[in-house]
Amino acid sequence: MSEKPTNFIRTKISDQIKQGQIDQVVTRFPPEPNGYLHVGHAKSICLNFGLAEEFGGRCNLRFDDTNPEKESQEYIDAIEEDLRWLGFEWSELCHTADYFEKLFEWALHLIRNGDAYVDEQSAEEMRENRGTLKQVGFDSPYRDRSISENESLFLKMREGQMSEGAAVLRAKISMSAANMNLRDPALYRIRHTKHPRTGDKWCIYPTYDYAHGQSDAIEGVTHSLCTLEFEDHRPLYEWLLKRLPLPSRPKQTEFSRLELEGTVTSKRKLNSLVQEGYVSGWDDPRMPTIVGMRRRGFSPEGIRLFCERIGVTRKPNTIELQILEGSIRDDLESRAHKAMAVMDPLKVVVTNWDQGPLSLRVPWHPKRLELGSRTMLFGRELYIDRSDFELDPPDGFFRLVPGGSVRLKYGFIVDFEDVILDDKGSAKEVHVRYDPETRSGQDKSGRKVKGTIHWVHAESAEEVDVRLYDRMFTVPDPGNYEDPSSVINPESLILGTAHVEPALGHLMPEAYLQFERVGFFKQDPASGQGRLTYNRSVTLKDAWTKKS
RNA sequence: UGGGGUGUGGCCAAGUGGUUAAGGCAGCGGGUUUUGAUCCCGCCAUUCGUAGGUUCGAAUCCUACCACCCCAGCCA
Repeated sequence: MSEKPTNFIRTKISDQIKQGQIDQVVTRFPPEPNGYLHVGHAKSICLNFGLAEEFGGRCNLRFDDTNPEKESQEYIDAIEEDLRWLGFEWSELCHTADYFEKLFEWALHLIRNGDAYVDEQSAEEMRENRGTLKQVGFDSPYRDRSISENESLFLKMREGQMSEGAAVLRAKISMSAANMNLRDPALYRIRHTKHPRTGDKWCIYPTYDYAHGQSDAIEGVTHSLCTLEFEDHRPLYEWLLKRLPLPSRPKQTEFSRLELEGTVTSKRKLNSLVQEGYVSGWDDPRMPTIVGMRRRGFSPEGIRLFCERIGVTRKPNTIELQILEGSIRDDLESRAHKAMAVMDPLKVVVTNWDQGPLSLRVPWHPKRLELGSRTMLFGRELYIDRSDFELDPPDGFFRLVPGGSVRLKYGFIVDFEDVILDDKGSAKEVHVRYDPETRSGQDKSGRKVKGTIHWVHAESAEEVDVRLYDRMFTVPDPGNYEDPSSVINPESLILGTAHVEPALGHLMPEAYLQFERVGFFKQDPASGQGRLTYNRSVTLKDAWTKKS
């Protein structure tokens, strides 16, 4: 419908193209494979891939695998899977590790030009000598070693002749720079650790700061997009680019990261929720991970719509959860098959129904007939939702009430006849009479009723498990809590059952569903062969309960 | 006077000197509706962090101030 919202990066690129400054756009999505992708990554993914696509360029997937201690193949596989599921295809699949040889040569280049040195201070000494935000640091005693000494020491580092922590290669910039990143940042550290991709080949690994810009240059990245916390690293990024014989000159541009109300996106905190068993795993439907949202029943298109709606700026922002939920609803509204499910059954006996069950042909989506149709049975005993009957209705309630009538959607109008109460005085069974003139699609009665409710045929309905998900935390800013598990919403998952129409079994297990008047649902992929489980993705908007 | 950023309605966000400050989400009012959903229509910032200044004219330029965010890993 509406055209895509613009943002400062898009505007800048189209200006650059107009002025002939660039002829191709190359971006990259550079996750570190040390955790699962989450909604914050989705923003970056949509930006990077979206820009490349819009301007006819390329976007690589690059695993920023410079730290073997935290990375693993499990995450690499999961990230690729998530990206494909979101609907993106990378131009090239890259690994920073594939550039290790080149990066090493360039480190030698820096050394030979007097731009880097091997420091043998301990980590603690380095920290002490770095100074503070307001005080300059002190030069390392090793700072002025000769080039040849640096070179042979660095070679020793690579050859495994030095132990972890014994030395580090540092850029020789300035220990009195106001920007802390310029106080002789570490370029290489020693790690006698096996790397998921290069195995035992290396025992020195480049830092992010050293590897990133050079990797961008190797890939011909034109626009290196990252979040605002890297802004202070840009001078270092450029310092390196300027001193090395690189094939291209990428430009870093920062944007603000996604802050989502009621959501934690710190990998560390998400990991601890998983490790401590507060959720069932990275794919728990309450998790803001891609796998979690996927299992919850969010669609890739819905997530992308969300990313489009939130925009891209450099401002601090906190996105309301409704924007995510609204995006998911808006996408699912037309995508989902619509079916009947009764969450809390109340038996209804149609006392004047003397025949066997009647088959009704019902479309899966009233506005999208191409989705086909299914059969629903109407008969003497039905279930409706308990919340759709009130003995003592509040004003404005227009479902079933004593003395009243409602339409059973796609079936008939029924008129209240009697109610049987249990010993606590609540309804146990409602008796109604159906009006044969009011069959859906061939109603000649001219009758109008205020309410239409959903229902299922009691005998043929299938009982399934449902998981009703709600926001995971009780506070809007769980990320500000050191231990977010202390503010988990005890009602973030409510287990229940439902009676669903048997035709659901004819749909693909991965079909998006709407249980009419209840919410959007999706079959849980771990549903057993016995009872099926449906996860509630998101509720429907509900003007009625909001009012009352 | 460490350095770097950011401030436009409840939440996002266009706008970069020239009529009444786009749009989305939320909200409110109304219409349609066999989902109290969807859909449709309407309303919703005399004002752009604050205070001054420049100008015929400022959210856009200048000055000062205020608030908030990021930075002291051999993490990314």
